Amino acid sequence: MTPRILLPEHLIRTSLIRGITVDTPMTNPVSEQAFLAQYNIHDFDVPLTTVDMAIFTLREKRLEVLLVKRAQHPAQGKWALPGGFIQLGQDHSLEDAAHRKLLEKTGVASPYLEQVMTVGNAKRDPRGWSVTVVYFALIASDSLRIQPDESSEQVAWVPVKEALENYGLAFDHQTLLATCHARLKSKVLYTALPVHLLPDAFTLTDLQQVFEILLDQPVEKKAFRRRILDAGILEETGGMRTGQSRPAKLYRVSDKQQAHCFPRNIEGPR
Amino acid sequence: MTPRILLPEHLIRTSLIRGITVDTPMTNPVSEQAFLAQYNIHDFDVPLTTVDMAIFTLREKRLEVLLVKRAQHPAQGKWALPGGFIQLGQDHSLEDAAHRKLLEKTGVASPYLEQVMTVGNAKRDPRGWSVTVVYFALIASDSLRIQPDESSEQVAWVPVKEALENYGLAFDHQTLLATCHARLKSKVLYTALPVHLLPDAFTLTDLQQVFEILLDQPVEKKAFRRRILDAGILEETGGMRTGQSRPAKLYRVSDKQQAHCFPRNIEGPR
DNA sequence: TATGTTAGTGTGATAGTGCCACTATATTAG
DNA sequence: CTAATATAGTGGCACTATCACACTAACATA
Repeated sequence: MTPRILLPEHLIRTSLIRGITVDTPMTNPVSEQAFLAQYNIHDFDVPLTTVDMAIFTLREKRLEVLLVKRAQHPAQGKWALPGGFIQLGQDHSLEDAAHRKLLEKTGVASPYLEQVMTVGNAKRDPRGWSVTVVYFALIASDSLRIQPDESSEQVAWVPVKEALENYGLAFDHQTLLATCHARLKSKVLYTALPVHLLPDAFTLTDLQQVFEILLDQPVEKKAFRRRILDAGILEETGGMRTGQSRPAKLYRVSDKQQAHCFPRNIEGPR
Repeated sequence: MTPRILLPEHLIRTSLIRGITVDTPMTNPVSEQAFLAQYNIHDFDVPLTTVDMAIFTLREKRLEVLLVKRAQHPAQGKWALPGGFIQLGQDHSLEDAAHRKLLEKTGVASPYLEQVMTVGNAKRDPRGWSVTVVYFALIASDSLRIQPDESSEQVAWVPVKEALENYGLAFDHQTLLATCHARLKSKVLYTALPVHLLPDAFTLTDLQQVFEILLDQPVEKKAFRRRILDAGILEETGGMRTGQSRPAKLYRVSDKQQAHCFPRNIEGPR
C-alpha cells in the first residue's frame, strides 16, 4: 500500500525556526527585522501549490470544458484541467495566476472567474503533499481563440459529460471538475451567471436557452423573462436581432461585476 | 515602497525541472518512476501555505470568534485568527490540518467545518509569497473547553463586531474574518446552519433566537417554525424543557452531515 | 384560582413563481 | 398583396412559501 515514491524520510524537516530560541513568547527579544532576515522558506516543508481551472464555454448548445493533454510526468499523456504552479516572481496573487493560465490557453483576458475550492492532501499527487486552488471560468465561445500553447500541449474542448465519464482525467481532476460543474449548476438556480457564457449582446431567448442547457430541463418563458428583467441586471442595447420571424430586442449586462442573487430558486416544472 | 524584507533575488529559483530534458513532450523517454525519483520539491519556489480558521460560537447572546495573540514574529503581539502551517508528516489533508488546529485550541473534535476561500499573494505576509486556506467552524459554547495552548499563546473569545473594528488583526486577518462572517450571515438566509451553534438538544425558540442574533433582526415565529419543521431536518428528542412557563419540545438535528437548502431566502420584516 | 410567561396554532395577506393562452411583428411562399 | 409560418413578447390566474398577527395551550407561582 505504498504505491508511489514519496519524499525520503530524511528530507522531512522540522517546522521549528532554525537558530531562533523562543524563551518567553511575548518578550521575544529578536526584532521583526532580524527575524525576517534570518527567515528562509526553504528551511521548511511546504506542500506543492498549484492553480487548476475548469474553463467552461458553450459550443453547439452543449457545455464544454477545456482539457489539456499532459506533456510531462506525472500523469504524462493523460487529459487534465489546465493549471500549474504559481510563478512567484510574476504572479502577484492567486487570481493573477489563474488569469495568466486562462490567457495562455484561451486568449481571453477578462472572463467570469470564481474560486471554487482548495484541495490539499498527501496522496493526490505522486510528487508529494500538494495543494491546488481550483477556479472555474465562464467565457463566450465567440471570444476565444485556441492557440497552440508554447509548451505545445494538446488542448481540446470536451463536453462536460464526456470529460467526466470517459476521459480518465489525471490526478483527482475528475472530482475537481465534478465539483466545479455542480457549483455552476447550483448557482444557475439563484443567479444570472449564465450571461457570462454569451457574447456581449444577446436576446432573452438566447439566455433562456443557456439556462435550459445548464439545468438540463425546460424553463418557462414568461416567468423567466419576468425574473431576469425585474432583477434589473440587463439593459437594452437599442439594437434588434432580425431573423426568419419577429425581431428580438438585444440586451447586455449592465454591470459585469455585480453578481445578482435572486431571493428564490428557479423552481422548474411542477 | 519596499517596506518588508523579502527573499533576496538570488534565492528565486527557476521552476524548470533540473536534469531532465523534455524534447518532444509525448515521447518523453523518462519513466514516471525515474521522474519521481529525481523530483525534489525543494528545487522549486513554492509559497508558504497555511490554514487559518474563524471559529465561531455563541456566548451570552452574541456571536464570538476565537482569537490568538501571536507569540512569535511576524506580527508578534498582534491578535490573529488561529492557524498555522500544515504538518506534512501528520496531516493527511487540509481538513485534517483544520481539525487539528480546532482541537488544539478548543478541544472540540467534530464541529461544523466549511472551507470559505483561499487567499494567496506576495504581500500578505512579510516572509514572502503566502497562501492561506481559510475555514470557518461553528461550535456550541457548551461543548468547548478553552485550554491554555502548549505554545502558551494567549487565546480569547471576542465578539465578532469588536474583532473586526477594534482589534487591528495581524496580516489580512480582518479581511478574512469579515469574509467568513459574511459567508455565515448569507448562509443563514437559506440554510439551517445555526443549528451547529446550539447544543445537541434545543427548542425551536432557542434556534429562532440564534437566527435573530446572526441576522441582527427579528424573525417571525410562525413562519420560522413552519420553515424549519417542514424541511424535515429536525427530530423530536422526546424530552421537554421546563421553565417558568409552558414546557417546550426539544429537538435534535436528524442528520448532521445533511446541509439543507431552502428554496427561498428568509425575507425578514417587510 | 388568578395571573404571568412562554409554547405553539389558525388564518388571511403578500410576492415571486409556474402555467398557458393570447397578441405582435417579422420573413417567406403563393 | 395575402396567407402561412415562426418566433417575440404579454395578460392574467393559480400556486406556494413566506409574512403578519391574533389567538389558544400549558405550565409555574402567588
